[in-house]
Amino acid sequence: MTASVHELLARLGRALAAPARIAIMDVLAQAPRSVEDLAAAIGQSVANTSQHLRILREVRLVDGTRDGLRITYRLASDDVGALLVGLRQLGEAQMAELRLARQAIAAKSADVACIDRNTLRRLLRAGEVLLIDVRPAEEFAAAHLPGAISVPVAELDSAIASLPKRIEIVAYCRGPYCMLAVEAVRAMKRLGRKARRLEDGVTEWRSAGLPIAGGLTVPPSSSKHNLKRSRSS
Amino acid sequence: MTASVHELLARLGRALAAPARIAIMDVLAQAPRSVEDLAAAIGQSVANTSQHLRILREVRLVDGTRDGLRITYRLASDDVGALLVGLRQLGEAQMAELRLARQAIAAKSADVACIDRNTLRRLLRAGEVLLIDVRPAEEFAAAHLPGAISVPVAELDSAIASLPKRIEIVAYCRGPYCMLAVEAVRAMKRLGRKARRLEDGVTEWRSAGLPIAGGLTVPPSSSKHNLKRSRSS
DNA sequence: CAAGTAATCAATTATTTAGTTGAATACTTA
DNA sequence: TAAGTATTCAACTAAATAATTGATTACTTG
Repeated sequence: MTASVHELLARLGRALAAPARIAIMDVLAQAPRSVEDLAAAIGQSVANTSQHLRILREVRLVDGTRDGLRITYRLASDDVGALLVGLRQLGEAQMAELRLARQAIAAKSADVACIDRNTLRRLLRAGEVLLIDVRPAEEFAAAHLPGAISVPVAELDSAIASLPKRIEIVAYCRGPYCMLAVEAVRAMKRLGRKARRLEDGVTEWRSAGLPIAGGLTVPPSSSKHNLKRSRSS
Repeated sequence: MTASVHELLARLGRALAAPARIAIMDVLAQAPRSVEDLAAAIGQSVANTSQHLRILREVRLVDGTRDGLRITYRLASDDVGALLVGLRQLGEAQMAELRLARQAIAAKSADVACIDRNTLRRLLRAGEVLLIDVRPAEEFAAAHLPGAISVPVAELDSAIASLPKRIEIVAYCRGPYCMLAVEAVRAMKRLGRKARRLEDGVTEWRSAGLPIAGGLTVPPSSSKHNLKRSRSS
């Protein structure tokens, strides 16, 4: 009776059961990618990455649309990003090992001041800070916090001169496990700027229900571009 | 670097990857249980159920405390119930098969009117309905909606006479996949009562942030009753 | 239509996992 | 302390899974 429901939910769970697939979704949470890009990002072969993507597609956590020569994969909906955030939060609440991993990261960036979502929103409204997105430009293009400007860490040194000098800068990156914003803040402080980092990334921001800018939303399933007709297993 | 984080999250995912474990958590979401009870509930051997519980305990989705002769298992926190609700919602949003399963259930109870959380809250405040919990008494004892009285379906026929006649009755059970409330409403309508069912159960209610009654909360980890000292894998 | 490229599939191996059965633990209570 | 019971562990089998390699498909573009 409800056995089939448990079976289906377990299939969803199984899709979350491999580190490689979590890594893939983590990358896709920032921006859509081709198989080749994903394979490089997670350090696996293209064939293997393709297999993992098949599993993620089967439970519709991930969606792919052909786009010129390549197929572009993305998370199937914002709810998937929210699930990942929720899973990570639950893990941090329950699993001691994950809490340790988090603390280890926190310790490594103890010298960098950190602010939360609500504080940032207040400061932004008051015009008291400048918000910069230090992820690669393509991830900024896919989605970013409203009011942010794109200053990839790689270009920070050359771009910093053109940023206003008086105002404090807040940098953000992919999320609490990403060190890009920490690096950026350190670099800016070295250059005599006042800077802090946001503790969250775009995914956490979105899953908290706050608005997001950018990212021309591709129609969820423009059937003529679909990968292939559905297959009855 | 973050590889270990993905590894840990995947371990959480793996815990969700077996139908038997989803079933166990579904049962525990209603009330704490012994291994024997769980084994009977999910139709598996005690030894096998014990293995699944070990896996769930390792990632701290489930917690066990000794209680007289038996060990009583429960979900490790309310967040775990919320994760299950979230997983089911995501599944219904994304997986066509799960949506079909849901619709099949909806079709089977099409004759029974259904109300949502907010409507119920309004009607309760206005004193216009009587809310009954038709799950077994032990599940009511573990946790129930505020203002509900316990009328297990098994005892509905004998108990109905003592319920006020004029007022409409709202029945609820374990959740959207449970048929107890549907049965109860049918029985009541047969007896000439005005009755509807709530579409949610206690878990959905709680994960929506609404208050819950009952259920003497056992201290999360009263160390002297802990199962055993933690084992370093 | 032919050539070229991105992605998938097929076949394989080593590893992991669910479930069974029977024995061993850990605790309670007399 | 001894007996009894709930739970776990150990050993095993059958099935499922991740990753590799090499071949194939599906599409674009000249």
